Amino acid sequence: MTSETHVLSGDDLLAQLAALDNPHRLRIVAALASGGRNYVSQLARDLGISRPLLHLHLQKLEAAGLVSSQLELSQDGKALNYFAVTDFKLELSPALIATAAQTLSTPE
Amino acid sequence: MTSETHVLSGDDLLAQLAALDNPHRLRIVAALASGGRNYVSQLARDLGISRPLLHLHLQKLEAAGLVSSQLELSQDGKALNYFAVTDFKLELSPALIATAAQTLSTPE
DNA sequence: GTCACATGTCAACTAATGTTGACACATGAC
DNA sequence: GTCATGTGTCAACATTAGTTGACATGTGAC
Repeated sequence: MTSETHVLSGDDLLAQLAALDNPHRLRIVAALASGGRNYVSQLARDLGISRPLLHLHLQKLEAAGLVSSQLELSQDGKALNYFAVTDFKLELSPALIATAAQTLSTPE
Repeated sequence: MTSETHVLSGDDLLAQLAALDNPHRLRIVAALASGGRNYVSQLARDLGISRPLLHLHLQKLEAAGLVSSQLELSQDGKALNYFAVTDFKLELSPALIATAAQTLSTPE
């Protein structure tokens, strides 16, 4: 195995920040962290938001690697898409940002 | 002295995330972290963005407590507004978010 | 006075994001 | 078959954020 620490690119950092910069998405992460894994419709009911909206937010969180999904079949045959939070750990400091900003791909 | 650690509110966390969720603002923090304090017009030239735009971004960063400003007079009498980065340190994890999300003030 | 530099602010436009409601599809229970 | 549950997607609208250019202010040097 490699002992190499994954170096966060500026774009990845930005994607993670963008994913967390939203009260709904903070609550989604919080709900999954506290209550454990859950499937979309149930989570929408728990949080009191519409399913399409939750779906889009989960999509953004998953694209940033902060949550993961797994499609399963319930005993009565329904397809349930379970989401769980990744145990990410992001150390945000001026030094880290200075490093990550060097690999930002924003032309102008 | 108190050994109390400052507890981050959900709204403060969200403000800091919102402040960093932008390529320009990441570059601003990076420039101040690497090159030290700087005043608005010079920083705008260094980064290649317009001064009004930089002003708005600095405003948002300062509101989140990530940078601080200090108005000074140059030797030839010009008023220079110097900005410096705060040495913030934000440990972003599911557990922290679960805690902070409890104090989010977003009604609906 | 004019010029060059610094500061900030404002309205107006563009671009990105969030949100909703309706749609289509599949399954088991009745 | 119908109903209730689950899945996803899409166009359309509402809201927010980003960006620009012009404006007003101040100073010292010439």
